[in-house]
Amino acid sequence: MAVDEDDAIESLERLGLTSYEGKVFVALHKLGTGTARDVSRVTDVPRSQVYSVTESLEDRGLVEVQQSSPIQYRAVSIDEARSTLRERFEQESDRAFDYVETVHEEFGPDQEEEQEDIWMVRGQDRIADRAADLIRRAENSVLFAARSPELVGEDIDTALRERAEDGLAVVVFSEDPAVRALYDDHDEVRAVEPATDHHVNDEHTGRALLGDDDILLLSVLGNDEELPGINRETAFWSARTGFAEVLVQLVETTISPVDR
Amino acid sequence: MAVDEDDAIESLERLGLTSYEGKVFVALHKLGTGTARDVSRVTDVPRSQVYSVTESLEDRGLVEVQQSSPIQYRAVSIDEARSTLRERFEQESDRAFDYVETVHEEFGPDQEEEQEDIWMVRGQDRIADRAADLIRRAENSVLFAARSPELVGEDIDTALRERAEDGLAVVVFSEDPAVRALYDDHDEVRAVEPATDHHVNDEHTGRALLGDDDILLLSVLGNDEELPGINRETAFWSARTGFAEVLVQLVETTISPVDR
DNA sequence: AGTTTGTTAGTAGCGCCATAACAACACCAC
DNA sequence: GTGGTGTTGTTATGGCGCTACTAACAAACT
Repeated sequence: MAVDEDDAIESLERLGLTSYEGKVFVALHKLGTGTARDVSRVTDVPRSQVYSVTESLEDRGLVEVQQSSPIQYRAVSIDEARSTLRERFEQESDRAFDYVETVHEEFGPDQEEEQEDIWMVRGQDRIADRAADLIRRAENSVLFAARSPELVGEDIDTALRERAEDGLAVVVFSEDPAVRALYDDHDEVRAVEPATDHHVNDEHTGRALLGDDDILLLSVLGNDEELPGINRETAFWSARTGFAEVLVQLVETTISPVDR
Repeated sequence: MAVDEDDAIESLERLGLTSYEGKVFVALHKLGTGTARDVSRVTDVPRSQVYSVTESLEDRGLVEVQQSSPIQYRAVSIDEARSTLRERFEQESDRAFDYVETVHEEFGPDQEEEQEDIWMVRGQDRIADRAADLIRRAENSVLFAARSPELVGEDIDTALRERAEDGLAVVVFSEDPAVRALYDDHDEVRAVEPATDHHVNDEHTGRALLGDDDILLLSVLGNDEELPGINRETAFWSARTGFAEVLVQLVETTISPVDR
């Protein structure tokens, strides 16, 4: 079984339920229908607690209560539970982010639009997010290099194709033919093999992104010191800064000395 | 302003952040960029706590950290934050519900497919969910009555149209012309005005749903005792039970004595 | 009588909020 | 330089609230 019960309950907890709520919800799905006693037999939730727990599950729309004696409980269908939770999630997201949008950078008018900053991003997913964001912020050209196809990913891929169709010069750079093959189908995205005598940088470079003349992101795959098994990717990026301009030029001339 | 800051932060808390995390996240959006001190000046979060809070926000992918002295923080864009949270949510949902699906009713094979049960549902949204679900479970006919258009709602509306197009006999019943008007555009859904000498039941009936000969849902709008301002809707339903059969017949003969 | 049900009280533990203290460092006047 | 002043990043320590868990009890049912 891919997911075991404890994992499932932990996930339910991360979705905002308490441990008891998760256990009772799962138990009611096992049972289909049951009384407080039934539930407490199948779980390690004390019977006396079942009443209040189901009550709060009812408030969340995950359980229905039958006012009989003894009280009968049933869990709503999985689809219904899921969509109820999703709806709640989106609702809370709206409330939170709508407000955040209104206050976006209401302080700090003293600092200019972009100051000299270099930012670190850790983790493969975060880095992909950031890269896709930067690709969309480019106005003229994008050059993206990746060691392997896993380091392209869906988000980045879509962003690259979008920009190419917007008329930007989009180039994908890789020694790995599998990466280049991703864009065999696309006319606007040029997939290029680097000159053999110039390795893209060190051997631990993961991905590199250049945009316009002043957008840059670069990641490395470090064998994490504490977790030797796991390859943790770390990146830094900078945009519209002096740093970025310099670094972009540096990388450009290294990577394709004749190209520009 | 539709949403004020406290509301937004409460929403963030319901999305799984702590109070401090919510405050810091919002503050960083106000600031654009800032140090621990900057953040603590704009919020009531102690400076010494900002370090650990931002760290956990970084783990969630909501904040980026610049390793300089002093350390600089910035919040990721709203879209990015939102999609990161959404992804996490869907991931947890998958883990949780995938498991629940595997254990669905693994006990209780003794009880038959449907036993004699009547279920209570409280709250307008839940009732709409349940009604839509029941509409989709009908195989021959659906009759839905609502006091006002708000009590139809999107979910139910879609379900009704779906079933009508599946070839079921779908009838919408209401004294309110606005409700009937909803289906002026639809040939398969018949919108009918009840005979004037038969009120749909008491004056506090909210919606009624009949499906086949043995599916029934009925809601009332009770002026809640503790919250006089608010109209709390409560429903009960039953499906494929003797109760349902009897009640359906009862309602049918009351509502449209000549129709069948 | 004996069991089950629904309700309430109460304790223990943990995570989060909040405050304080401290070494390391930067800045500045002299 | 030297010493003073302030800031930064880190760590320790209570308090408080929520959750987990136990216990007890009146009412209803067998």
